[in-house]
Amino acid sequence: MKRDSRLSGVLHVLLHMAQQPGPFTSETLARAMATNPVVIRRIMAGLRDLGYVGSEKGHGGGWTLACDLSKVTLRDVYAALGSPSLLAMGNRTEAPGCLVEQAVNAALDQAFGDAQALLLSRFGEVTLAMLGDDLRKRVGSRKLQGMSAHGA
Amino acid sequence: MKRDSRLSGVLHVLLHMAQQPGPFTSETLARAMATNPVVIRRIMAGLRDLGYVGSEKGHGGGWTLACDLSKVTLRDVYAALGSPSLLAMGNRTEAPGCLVEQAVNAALDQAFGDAQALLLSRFGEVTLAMLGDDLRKRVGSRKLQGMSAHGA
DNA sequence: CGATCATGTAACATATAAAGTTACATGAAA
DNA sequence: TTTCATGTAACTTTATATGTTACATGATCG
Repeated sequence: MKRDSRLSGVLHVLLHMAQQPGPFTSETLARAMATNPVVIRRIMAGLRDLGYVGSEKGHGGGWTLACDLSKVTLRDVYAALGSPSLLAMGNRTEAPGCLVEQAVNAALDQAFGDAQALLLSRFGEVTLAMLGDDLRKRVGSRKLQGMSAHGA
Repeated sequence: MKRDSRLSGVLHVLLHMAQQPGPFTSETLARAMATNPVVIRRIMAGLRDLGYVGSEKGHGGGWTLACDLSKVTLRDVYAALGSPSLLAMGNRTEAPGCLVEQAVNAALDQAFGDAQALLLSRFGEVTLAMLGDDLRKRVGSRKLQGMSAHGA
């Protein structure tokens, strides 16, 4: 399978939105991410359903942030995407009759479970506000070099 | 992307081989795993190159174990497969000019890196011999119920 | 030596899932 | 009522694992 970059993408969108007042059209956000407006709507749908963002149709419509950035973690955003698979590997057969495969599965599941739990835990420790703070630092140090946030 | 089950598959093969003296043809191993002989050869190629198994052509040929099972870990086997991606998720762009994406990548890379490191560490703690021991326990308890290792 | 067996490998086919695209319906504002 | 923007279905493209066919290579058996 292709590598899933939806979390990366939706975080990019949210952080862009946090930099200035909205609303933002899917068209605008898509241009900023070099992708298609429909892709934006797709990855934002879950966040809208959970109330993290709002969307309005028609003139002056678009997407707006609708949550406290210091309260929403990467784990919340991940869940809003539908909690897609975290690991690229898995067992050949989930409930095998073969004891050999059961032994292999048991060992792998232990390791897989630990890694998934750690990843989710790390996601839970990072809020969108923290990402924003980090971004501000990066902008600050780049300004010292006379470059803009999107500068080459 | 489809879930990668090569590690699961190759461990299954190795553990089957450890249960009785070889050699085993790709044909035989493929039947035990409900797959194709070429798939067996493919996932075993890396292990052969590293000397964990041997292969012989012609009459009486096939695959044989060629390592100390108590010395080879799941991590070694994983490496022999070519160290395929562990995580199903990744960043949209690896080296972005956009500072927003850099901030997102930094946060995600931290979490991804931790999870990968933990997974590799867990793999490194489990030897093939340990899998064999676990299998023997499973066979033992199933025998108490009057069933065979491949029983329904 | 020649037939058979088994691996080695390239080439092609299939399956799955993300990402991108097109088309059109829905609804809000000018 | 025209225009704008989202909502969504359907289709295409791309990437990757898996499965399959075909054939070359080399070893053993007769």
